[in-house]
Order: sequence, then C-alpha cells, then structure tokens
Amino acid sequence: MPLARSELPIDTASLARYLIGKVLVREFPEGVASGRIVETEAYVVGDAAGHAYRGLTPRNPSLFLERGHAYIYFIYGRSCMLNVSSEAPGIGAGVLIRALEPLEGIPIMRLNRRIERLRDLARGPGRLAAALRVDRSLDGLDLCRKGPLWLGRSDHEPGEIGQSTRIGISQDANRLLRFYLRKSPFVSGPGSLNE
DNA sequence: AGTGCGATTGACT
DNA sequence: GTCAATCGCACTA
Repeated sequence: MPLARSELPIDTASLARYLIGKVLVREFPEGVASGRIVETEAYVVGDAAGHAYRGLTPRNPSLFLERGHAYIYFIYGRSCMLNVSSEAPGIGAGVLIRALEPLEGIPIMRLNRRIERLRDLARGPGRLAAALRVDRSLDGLDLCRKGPLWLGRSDHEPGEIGQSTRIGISQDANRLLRFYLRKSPFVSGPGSLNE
C-alpha cells in the first residue's frame, strides 16, 4: 500500500524523520525492486543549501509541488538524486533520500549497479538512484500512488533514529537536518555523529 | 556565450 | 585516507 499524502508531515524536517523506515518501491517491466529508507536529509524553507533557495528555475519546479512528489536532479556529471517534495503547494522544499536497505529485487539492483556487495547496493544517494534506475524521466511523479516509483508502508516501527549535520554541503552546514537509522549498516555517512 | 561549481562516486596510494 | 572525472545549471556579461 502506498503512503497516503494526508499522513505525510507537511513540515520538511518532520517529513525527513517520518520517511525513515518507510519503503521505496520501483516497478520495472521485469519485476519489482524495493528498499527500506535508512537515511534522509531535509532541505527546509529558506535553506541556503536548498535548490529552491533562489526561487523557481527550469530544473526545480517539482520541489514546489505538493508534498509527496519526486524531485530528481543530475549532479557531478554522474549521479541522479531523489527527493520527496515537502510543504504546501508553491513552497519549495524537500527531503533527499540518501540510502536504502535493499529488500526486494536485489538481483535487479545488482544488474543496475554492476556490483555484488549488498551493503553498497543503495548506500548513498547516487547509488540508490542507480540501483533503482531513477533518473530525470521520473521527475515530478506522485510518490503517493502506485506507479513506476512510489512510497510504501513499513511492516513495523523503525529502530532508533539518529540525527546529524548534512553531508557534502557548504551552506547552512551546522543544522541537524540529517536523519538515519542508528543501527543500520546501510547508512552512507557517519552512523552516530552529533547525537 | 563563457564560467564556476556542485545535496557524489569510484579508483587509487 | 586522497583525488579527479564529468556535465547540466545558474549566474554574469
């Protein structure tokens, strides 16, 4: 079952925390691949590190959609990044999905990534997008409806959630807007920083 | 039209 | 641990 939009917190940081433990599902013609979200980062309203900081541009309109839509961008000439839009329609903010614990379709993900090691399949924002073949063609998609990419419920409560500074940014670098599942080996960065 | 750089990754010492 | 690759975008002129 997809997450209902009404259950998603409107506030960006709250949404980032809420998404920990939820399931990201990718449907391919050849099957389904999915993973548990173990790491997120919030890019909040008025955040100098956020892509909406300078307003609407040709690349970022999806960030301004109602919460629960995909904002996907290409960076460093290599990687795509998947975000979940947050806040009310017209407000530019979102949550970066940074790492997954692979659940279903692991052979499909191994083919997409061309590596064997389970721990590294979707550990990192670019890696998880590659594992699930997420690219700009899925930008703007509603993640609260079944389709090629959607957010699903978890069958149990997540574990203890840690909080830290965000990774790889220079602006607004001190804010504790990164959330991660404490015990998970599938988290990309430091597992217990600033807690 | 030109420039600088980024919400990273993979290869290498 | 260090470091270069790589290219679309936002900004300047």
